[in-house]
Amino acid sequence: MTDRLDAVFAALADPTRRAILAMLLEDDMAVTDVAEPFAMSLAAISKHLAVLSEAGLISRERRGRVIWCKLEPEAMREASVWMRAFGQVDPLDLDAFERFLEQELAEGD
Amino acid sequence: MTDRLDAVFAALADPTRRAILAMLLEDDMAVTDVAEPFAMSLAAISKHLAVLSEAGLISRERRGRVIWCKLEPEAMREASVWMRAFGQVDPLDLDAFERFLEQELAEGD
DNA sequence: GCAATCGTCAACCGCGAGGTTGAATATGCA
DNA sequence: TGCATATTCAACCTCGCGGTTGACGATTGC
Repeated sequence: MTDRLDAVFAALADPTRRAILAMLLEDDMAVTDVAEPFAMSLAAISKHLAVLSEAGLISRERRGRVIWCKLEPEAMREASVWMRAFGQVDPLDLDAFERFLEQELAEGD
Repeated sequence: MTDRLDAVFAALADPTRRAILAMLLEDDMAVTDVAEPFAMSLAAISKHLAVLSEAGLISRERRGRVIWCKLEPEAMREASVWMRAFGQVDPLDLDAFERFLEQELAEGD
């Protein structure tokens, strides 16, 4: 259980990986398309996707030549519950959050 | 903003640091007392506390010879809000969470 | 003033994370 | 069959993390 929290928090600690998750929030994507906005090699993105996958945050499914990446938001639940024990989370402000996500995307490289 | 998320998630990725936070959830503690249950040097704990402090998750205040560590739960808010965008967080199950925390404490070394 | 206590600093070590490049693998298409 | 496309693998490099130990600085109490 501790291991799983380790993996999830460690995966979320990298801004590239958070940006990838935000992209996948909108739609499933092929690896090549995930990599496109980033200023790094495809192999590097492939490794990031492996980290996310091992943390359970995404799944990958091959369809023909293409591997489709899909968000698995359930994996965040345990970590989110853990954090909420600290109790001071204000009610969700959706507008603030959307600005947030956009900035994540913009800064994602 | 990205930097702050980096720092918070990275700080939370270490089980020793999560155990420290859980201890501080109950009460403020001196550095020496924080270190006591762990099988590592005081210097190592001191570094962990510095990481938590730089992430804003705790504050440290010197009173005499003793430095008191205090949880700053507000720092988790940004990260928690980020996670909640992924939407699948079930309603908080407090019993499950308490079992969770106890296990964190038990496994903390 | 001096010794003891509390905590950090500095130097070091080993290891894994995050990146690169180039070759290998899997699949689709002509 | 053979070439192009999609993705991973393998080897390598660098850097920072998490730990150690020993010296140092701050504070208290005798």
